[in-house]
Amino acid sequence: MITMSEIAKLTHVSQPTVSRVLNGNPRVDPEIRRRVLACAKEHHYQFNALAKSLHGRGTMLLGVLLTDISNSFFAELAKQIELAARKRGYSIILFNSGYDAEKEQRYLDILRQYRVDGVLVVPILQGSSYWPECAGRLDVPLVSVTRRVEGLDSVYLNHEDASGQVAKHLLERGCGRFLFIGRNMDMKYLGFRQGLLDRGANCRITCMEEREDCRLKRELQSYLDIPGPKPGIFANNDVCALRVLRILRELGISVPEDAGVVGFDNTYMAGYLNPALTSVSQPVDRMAEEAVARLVERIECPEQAVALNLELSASLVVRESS
Amino acid sequence: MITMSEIAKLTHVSQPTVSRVLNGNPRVDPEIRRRVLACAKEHHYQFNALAKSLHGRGTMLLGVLLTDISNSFFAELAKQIELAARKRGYSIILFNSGYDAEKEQRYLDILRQYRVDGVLVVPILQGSSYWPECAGRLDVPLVSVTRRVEGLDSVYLNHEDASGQVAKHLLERGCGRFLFIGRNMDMKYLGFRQGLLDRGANCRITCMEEREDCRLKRELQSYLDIPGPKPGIFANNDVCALRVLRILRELGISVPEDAGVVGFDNTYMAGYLNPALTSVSQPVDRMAEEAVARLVERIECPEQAVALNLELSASLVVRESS
DNA sequence: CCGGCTTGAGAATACGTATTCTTACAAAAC
DNA sequence: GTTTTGTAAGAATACGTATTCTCAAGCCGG
Repeated sequence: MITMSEIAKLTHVSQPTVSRVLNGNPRVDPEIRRRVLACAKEHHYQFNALAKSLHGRGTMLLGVLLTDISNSFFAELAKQIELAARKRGYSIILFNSGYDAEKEQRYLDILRQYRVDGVLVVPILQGSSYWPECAGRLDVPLVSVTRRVEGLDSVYLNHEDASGQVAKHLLERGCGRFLFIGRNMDMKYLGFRQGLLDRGANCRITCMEEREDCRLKRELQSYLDIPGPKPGIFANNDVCALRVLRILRELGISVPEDAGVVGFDNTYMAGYLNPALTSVSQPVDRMAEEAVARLVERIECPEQAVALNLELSASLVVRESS
Repeated sequence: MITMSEIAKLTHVSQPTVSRVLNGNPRVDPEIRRRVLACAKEHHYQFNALAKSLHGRGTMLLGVLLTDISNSFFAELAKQIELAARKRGYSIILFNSGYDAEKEQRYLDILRQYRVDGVLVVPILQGSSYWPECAGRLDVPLVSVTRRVEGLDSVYLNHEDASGQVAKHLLERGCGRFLFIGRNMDMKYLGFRQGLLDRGANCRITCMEEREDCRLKRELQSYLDIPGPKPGIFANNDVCALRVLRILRELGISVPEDAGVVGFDNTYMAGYLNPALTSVSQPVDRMAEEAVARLVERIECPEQAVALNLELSASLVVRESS
């Protein structure tokens, strides 16, 4: 690949002059400019971003550290982040932690090695001092997206509020006992629970971990075998809800007559399912846009000290499953 | 961020000595090694990958240029590519062309600017000389994944064969007229068509472009309004099939009784849909692995000249929709 | 006791670019 | 006609690292 020095030799000028031409510096002889540009074009010159950034102007690279891109929600998030970054001239280096804390660490180190100008992360570890420490070591701005992290810029959804809406909705649809599928320390669970209690619902609230299909089916079956009012099932994401719908069908439970089901993320498939899935819609494009905007702002004006939180609100998209 | 020279100053040695210590060169005094390592650790030293690669050893970056990561199939592909690359010590820079040829061009230029060691692409443009030219300009190995490109290393699926299997299957299930949804120049369509003709099926074969929902619905309706034998519908990907299933349901057509539906890619949701979707399964992990393996091989031994094609075969996963 | 070999470590250099410094020359001002 | 100002473009340097070259000291065999 041709370099400035080589162009300089070919056109009988000095390398700095070539640099000036290619960077649009006006103080250069038109004839020389013409020669240099022609030569550069002929040899398909592309500036070396590495050498450029070595000089100190930044790499125009953003690190993006996701948990699992094969989840449609994160895939969409990645896509929107890439768009938002590109709009501002940044490219992204992408990693999947796969919910593995050790990988997350390693990948952060790699991002540091490539001197990315900033990092967007969907964090997994929760120890309160962990992330601020990471940010300190990183030496570049770090923004958390999707989750709120104390001491870090964060762009996230108000999960409690969203889950409260789900609670309200399922109560209105006549459900009398409630099942959350996901982690019991998840904000979605806490919000759901609180939403039910706030409305004085005198009801049973259960939390069930997301398992592989057959085990989930067994557990769901024993839950439903116990006689009781109509259950309202809240799955912590659409993929989980999809599986639940399938299992309920195999168990002969009709939705929404015998049970209400609500998902989370409102991925594109939700509206096409049978029955179409009621789901909490996250403003994923806005989230990506705001997170990138915040990150780039930090990169370009590093002085402001205080961490900012941007809490977005979700809307429940009601469909056939509830 | 601390540099080798700074460590050198702090430990009263020269910068090359620090370089030797950090690169594990054995010919260095144990006491100095100890001091240097301690200092590096204390200041969280991370080598500057940019400076390193400027010296000529390559960036250990692979460019990945996809069409649309929000499609589950490509998301999974991206994930597997990332895994395979990481296994070999490479990181990836990711771009979405969004099926836009101009963007594809621009992104290839950016990858060149970052001096990636190689590029994996899901190509969109088809002009026969286009890609070989690109590869020439790129100056680094270029491997096409998912599609076969003349004159380029390619890892792809035998679409004709896969689509032939679909044809056979739908014929066996009693379908008497056939509808392909996608581009009529797509290998899937050609293979489907050929598969039907090969079996002497004396039948109507239609091709319909993938449109937005309401338009697709109108076109499907007028297709189905014409009396005839049971239709076999082959959608060019699972997302499309998902939409078709929904539309058929709205039109009151039951699947698989009144129509057979087959998708492509066998994304994770296929098995959970109602009815569960029959789909062509691509060996996506193998495809990613082989493509990365081929690319890395090219990077590390650039001498071999001839382009290699690896054709993988698909398997039809039969479920409820056909 | 001297010449050759080994070894540890600093000096010099290269990678590709951008910037600052410097020089040479021309045009303008006196 | 001399000084000043302005300008075009080359020289030098810096960024962080790896490598090659160089040098000094220590060791061995003779």
